[in-house]
Amino acid sequence: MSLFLFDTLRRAEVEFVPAVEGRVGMYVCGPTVQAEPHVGHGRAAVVFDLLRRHLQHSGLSVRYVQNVTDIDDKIILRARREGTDAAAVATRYGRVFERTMDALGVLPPDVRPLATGHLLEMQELVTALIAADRAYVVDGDVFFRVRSFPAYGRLSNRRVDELVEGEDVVDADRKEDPLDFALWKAAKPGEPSWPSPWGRGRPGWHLECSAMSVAHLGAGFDIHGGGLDLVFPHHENEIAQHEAAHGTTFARHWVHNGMVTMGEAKMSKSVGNVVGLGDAVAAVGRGPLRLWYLSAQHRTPLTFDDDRLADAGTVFARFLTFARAARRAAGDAAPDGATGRRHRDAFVAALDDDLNAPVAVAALHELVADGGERLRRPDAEAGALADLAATLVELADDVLGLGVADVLAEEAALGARVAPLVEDALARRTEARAAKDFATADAIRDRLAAAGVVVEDGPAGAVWHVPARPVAAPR
RNA sequence: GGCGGGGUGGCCAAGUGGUAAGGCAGGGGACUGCAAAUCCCCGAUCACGGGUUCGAUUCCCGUCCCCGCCUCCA
Repeated sequence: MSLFLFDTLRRAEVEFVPAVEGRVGMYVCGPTVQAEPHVGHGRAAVVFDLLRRHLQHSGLSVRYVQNVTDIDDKIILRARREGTDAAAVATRYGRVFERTMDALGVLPPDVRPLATGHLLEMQELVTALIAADRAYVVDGDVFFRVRSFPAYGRLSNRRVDELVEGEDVVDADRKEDPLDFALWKAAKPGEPSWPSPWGRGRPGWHLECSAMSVAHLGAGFDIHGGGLDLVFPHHENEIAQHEAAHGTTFARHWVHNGMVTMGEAKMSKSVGNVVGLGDAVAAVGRGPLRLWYLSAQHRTPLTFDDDRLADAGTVFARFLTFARAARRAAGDAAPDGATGRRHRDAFVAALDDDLNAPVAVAALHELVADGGERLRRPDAEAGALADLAATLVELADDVLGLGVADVLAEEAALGARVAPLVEDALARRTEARAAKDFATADAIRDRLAAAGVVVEDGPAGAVWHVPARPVAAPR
């Protein structure tokens, strides 16, 4: 394969070559488990799931690490409000996150490290930074000395001297410089804390990712991913923490996804315009929701609205309809192994070009159009149709994660349960049609429709299926 | 103010120095008893103004507008 990916650090599309041939280590910033995930979180999940699936589909072995921030200010705050403790809050929302990711069809990470499970690694990193004079201790707090690290600002293209210092700098009185950030926070009364060389306390947020990514992937791992809003200061700080301590490259390739907007503004909890990810999956389904996520290139903003979701639902229905029809027409013929090839090539080429999902989806549309044209020909070759159906399902499911095969299987199961009744009704309808008694024929079809059975007449007689769910969101 | 992204047919969205993929919606037609599915046909000169060029939507300059980051955030 020759995948070209935009690298935030180099600000250019560059060929992705793993450090170790055939193996890829990727780390993606995960959730702070303090509330239910929203649609914005789903985008990052789907973008990096797509990258992972594409790499795997290309024959690479991927080790995917996604952390869970299970201790931080917001978690503590929430626990306090609910009269429980931080660990309980983190556990609860951690499970919600996992369940929601499953529903979205996101492959689980190989390792899901917890911040609270890596305090020693984090403390080692802080110790190294203090030893290198890149960090200093103030009454149990430890701060990173930003101006001591010349490369600071390289990722986000910012010059340290031009960083605007906000009005309300946290701990301004204790820092040497307002730009410095906390590596370790001294315990405050009533807060969870852990012992450390600097007294009881807890880790600063940026610290965990530097420590856990390297702990599980090794320094200089291949791909570091996250939302564009994490570039500064989070990822900038991650780099500073690792490179100032060790002098070695932290991550080789930085990939960032664009934000989800509600039209007027970014979807974000602090703005208060969030839609729950679990609700969205339940409302439109995994396939349509993922197609919506994939309807724009991964770095551009994406608008969440009903019309676009409905469009995505229509696209998903089109893929389903073709796969269903092509499988039926192909019978048990074996795929010819050739007909789908040019569509697969176009699809793969699109993803190799900086994960161009809209073009990859367009390749699937070309495949369906090709198949639709064959389908209406009486002499269509079964092997060709079988190949197109198999190719579509493979690409849509293995790479895009849409779940076409699952939906078709669900339909088949539903259909099997009512098959005797439906076949019986259709036999009567066929008789009625033969007798030109269309009133009766239509009444039978209407009754089946009311029961959720879709009947379609064709040259070879009627075919039917039971849709697993409404095929498109209402407009 | 600094940094970054963007303005392409009714809507969404790719893309390229040589006159613009794909989808949705819409219109017309084929097929059908009707419907569904499918197929065929129909629409943009690419925010605006300059410049470079044989030629620019694609390169450069300027203008307008939108969005993100600069504090927690996928």
